[in-house]
Amino acid sequence: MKYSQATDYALHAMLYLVAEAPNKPVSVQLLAEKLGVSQTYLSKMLTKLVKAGLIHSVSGANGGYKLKRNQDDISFLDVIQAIEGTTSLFECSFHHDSACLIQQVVADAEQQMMHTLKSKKIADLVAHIPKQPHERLT
Amino acid sequence: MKYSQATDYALHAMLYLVAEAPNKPVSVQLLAEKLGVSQTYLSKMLTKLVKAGLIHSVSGANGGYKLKRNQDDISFLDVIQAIEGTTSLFECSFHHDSACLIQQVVADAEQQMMHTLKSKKIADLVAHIPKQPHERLT
DNA sequence: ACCATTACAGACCCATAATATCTTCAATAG
DNA sequence: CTATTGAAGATATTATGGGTCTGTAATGGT
Repeated sequence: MKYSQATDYALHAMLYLVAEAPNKPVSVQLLAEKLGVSQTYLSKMLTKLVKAGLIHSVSGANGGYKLKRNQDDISFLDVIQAIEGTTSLFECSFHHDSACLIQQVVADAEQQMMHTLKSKKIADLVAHIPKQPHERLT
Repeated sequence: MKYSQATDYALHAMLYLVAEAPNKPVSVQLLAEKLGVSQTYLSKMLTKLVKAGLIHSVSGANGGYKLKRNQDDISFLDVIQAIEGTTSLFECSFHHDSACLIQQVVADAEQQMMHTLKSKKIADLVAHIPKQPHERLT
């Protein structure tokens, strides 16, 4: 049970966008190059981030991806849920007459993790990064 | 990203063992019947629980599975890790020169969930269950 | 008006893991 | 000795993840 690698890509791509925060959009090609992954696959993740409303896409020449205005409010949870979905970690498959106690316990624990991931913003990491070489961001 | 159904089976099986806590071992057949799942598949989960040291098996006629002496100290985390393994939820696949900041954040959040799951014992649920019909335990 | 660039959508492929069954073997109570 | 029961391994089936390829639509530059 692990988060998919796609989430890894998405988080790092978002960190790049937040850290570099250029006005002009960043193309998939450039992002894929910086991260060292394939363009086509990364583009799927970015499309998911667009649909989740975290970033904004510009088609056509000189197009690419930009952050939305909420900039500093994008949390880890936002990105993770955009890729992994929002279904809960554990779902009881048995037929109970009342709610499953086991599920309640696990769901409660998951809630705590989600709370942490929600309070932690991508932008929080930027401060810790020396503003020079791009390689450190990948 | 979800816990496997196998974890669901294992947790419910453990709850049954803890709640009914009989001195004589419980056979896979009975457990599978109570849970409404196949014997053969459930038996694999039970074997994992044995290897994790949570329960004890008795071969031969009138055999089955018993709890180990630690009875009340079996946590949700114990069971989940016995089935899912102990690899961490998130592992950065990129090449950083120093530790990945993203990974640190997610790992920290995961730790909080694990802490909750570790403090919560299977036996904690038993008190809430009326001591009569077995069906409520499934 | 045309063309190069770019995001987007869908079909498709492959490897791995999850779910589940069957068969065989080993242990053991009676 | 025999019926019962857990352990282990082989196999089959499906789902999911990871990834490519192709075509389409949008758009800026010339």
